Amino acid sequence: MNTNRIPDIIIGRLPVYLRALQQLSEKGILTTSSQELGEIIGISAAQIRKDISQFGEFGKQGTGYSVPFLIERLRDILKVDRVWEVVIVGMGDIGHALARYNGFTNRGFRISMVFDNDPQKIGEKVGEYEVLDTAKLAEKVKQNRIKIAMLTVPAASAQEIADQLVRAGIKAILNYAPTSLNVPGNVRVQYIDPATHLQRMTYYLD
Amino acid sequence: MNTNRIPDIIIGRLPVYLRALQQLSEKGILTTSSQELGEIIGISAAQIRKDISQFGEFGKQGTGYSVPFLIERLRDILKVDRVWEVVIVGMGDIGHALARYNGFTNRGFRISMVFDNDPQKIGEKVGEYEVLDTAKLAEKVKQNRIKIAMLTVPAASAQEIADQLVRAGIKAILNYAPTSLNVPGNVRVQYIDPATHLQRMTYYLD
DNA sequence: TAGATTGTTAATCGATTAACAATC
DNA sequence: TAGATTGTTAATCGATTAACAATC
Repeated sequence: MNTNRIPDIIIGRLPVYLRALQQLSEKGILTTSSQELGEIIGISAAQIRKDISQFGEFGKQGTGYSVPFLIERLRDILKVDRVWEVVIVGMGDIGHALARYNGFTNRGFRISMVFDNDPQKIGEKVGEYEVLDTAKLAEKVKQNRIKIAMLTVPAASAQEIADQLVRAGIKAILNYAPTSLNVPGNVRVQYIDPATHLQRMTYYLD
Repeated sequence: MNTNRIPDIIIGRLPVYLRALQQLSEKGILTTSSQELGEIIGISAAQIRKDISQFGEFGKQGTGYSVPFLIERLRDILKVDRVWEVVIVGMGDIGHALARYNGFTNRGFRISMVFDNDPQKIGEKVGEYEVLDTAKLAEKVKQNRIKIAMLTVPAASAQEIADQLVRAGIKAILNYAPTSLNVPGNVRVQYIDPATHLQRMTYYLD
């Protein structure tokens, strides 16, 4: 086992491994191998073994990995063996879709509160949530010690809201606004921008 | 200028450069430098210069890059100097949000058709689109020579629909279903799964 | 001109792959 | 046991950074 600092690129693959393992588990499969996992995910078996071995010896020669055990280990490593409260800021179509999305269950997250600054929307119900005023964002985030936010506001206000979130103690932002955010080094950001993702593929088309 | 095969990791950064440049352009800024761009995006100036120089000498010593010119070059390189027709398969909340999203305009994409297999939804209007029957998916995609699809169906049916799309000639899939897809080597896939993106950040939280 | 910034080289750093002994 | 598959090493491959001559 290697106990050094783990490269972020490896951390980035672990959730994909976990997702594949949970799908195997749902099918009742109890054992898998780096080769099988690699075929499902589309990466090499050697890489999977190398990645996993950064954290311990979780497999058995000859038989491979126990699916439930490896799930347990990955959930622990990724700290999703608990439930993180998440806020959504921006109740447009995307925020709306996220608030009603049931894909967070069993993956370590729960939507805690949702915000918008549109007086028309404040007080309305979206899924099981009442839309709160963005003016109360910082207060509520601090009060509830929330660490994770999904940002679904227009690009023009994304940085300003991000600043507020950071000041309120948020440490991880999933940014759906099509703009880069400037945050301190101890805050993580992940970007989801469909147009950017699509533009990454058109290069390869004729 | 280097005319060798360009690494995918560089291609992946170009849309981010393009987005930042377009934001500068909207502010009326006509010139920028690798340093300024790097500060906006959060990567090193050296990397930006190196990436851009793969495609030609687009800057000027002493003054930097012309914003409109670099935008033009990147749009050309990424093949988003045209408009790609895109289909959406799956008219749940996410498909719905994408169908009404106006962020594709000026970025090289236009939603062409939207599909669902739910008889309740077929024929309904979502934004400006009438929901078509997924049974007609292959036919319509072939007929219109569409190359790009956004997949917003449940994980359980994603692979099956992806197979249909590939057989119908789709070459790029933006997959919102929380599952890995198996596609031939000449088909590109990008993954958007909020839970996976969030799990990539929790590792770093306390 | 003087200052600024590119494009590029070489050095460094990091990631992936292939191979195989260990062992279940 | 024989077959399968891990964990790990060493080699290869690729990406990033630092530095600077060229030049606008």
